[in-house]
Amino acid sequence: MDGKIVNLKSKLEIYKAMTAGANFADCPVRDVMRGINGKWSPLLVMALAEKPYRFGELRRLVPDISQRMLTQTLHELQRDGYVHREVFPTKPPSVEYSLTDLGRSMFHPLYQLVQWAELNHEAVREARATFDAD
Amino acid sequence: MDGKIVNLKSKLEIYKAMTAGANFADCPVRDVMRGINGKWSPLLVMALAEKPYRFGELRRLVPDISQRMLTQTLHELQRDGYVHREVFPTKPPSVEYSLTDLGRSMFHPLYQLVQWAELNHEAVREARATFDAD
DNA sequence: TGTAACGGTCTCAAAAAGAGAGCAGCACTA
DNA sequence: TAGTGCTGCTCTCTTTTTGAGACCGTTACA
Repeated sequence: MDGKIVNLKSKLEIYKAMTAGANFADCPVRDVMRGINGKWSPLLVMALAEKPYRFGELRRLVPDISQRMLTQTLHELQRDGYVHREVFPTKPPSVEYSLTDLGRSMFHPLYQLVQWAELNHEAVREARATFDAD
Repeated sequence: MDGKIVNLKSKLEIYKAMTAGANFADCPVRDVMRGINGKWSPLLVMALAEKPYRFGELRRLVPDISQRMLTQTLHELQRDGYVHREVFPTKPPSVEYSLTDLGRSMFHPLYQLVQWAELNHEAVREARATFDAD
């Protein structure tokens, strides 16, 4: 493995942290990763990293999310402390979602991963084509 | 947002890339993220980043994965080009899984995210406790 | 002869996600 | 003043995904 970037000892520690325990409650890393790892969570965090959005705006922005999953995912992100939800007493009331400091801090490594995906999607595409050809 | 680390222009580009198109086929970034984002994929990539493992070893290492999901996740990781599967003609045949170059390159940003989770799991725990208290 | 390990597949039940109707409150229009 | 639309949801129903666990053929070893 690449020792220049990743030190083996700490890597082993993380790896052990992820595999320790028989259930999620026993493994903090997997517990946190689970909240980040959802189908819609990264997308919404990426969107909110740009600027705060209202419920309806997010819905129009991500046309293929169901209202149910948008509500639910935002609720989970709020619970985990990544997203702040603010209700404005307009008529009808509008609700704005924004990233918290914790959310912005999590955005940085997430962004690295998304950037990797952007740079390497062609390689993944090719790998799939080669694999499916057999 | 933090302009020191993330340039707004490229961030907007990524964000647009993630929200473009009505389905996955139209959005390469989400398409790739989907393969990385599975419930078990990050865990298996972390494990294989340490060293190659055989099927049974992975099963013992991650006791709460079902055999079905282990087979399926490894198959998907192999299809996307992150994992190499090698069969040795022993009796009975043994199968070794290892990370490819693409897999190792993806491991780096993934590791950043896992590291973030390790450093911040206490903050997430607290956020949840506060949220649930209301 | 019987049992165990290897790396799976198959079936069935449970959980999660998607589609879409319904809802209460207010503003605006006809 | 009746109708329509916008807000941010929740509820129900159907489809997809995941989980639990039995089964499988081959081979080694007791």
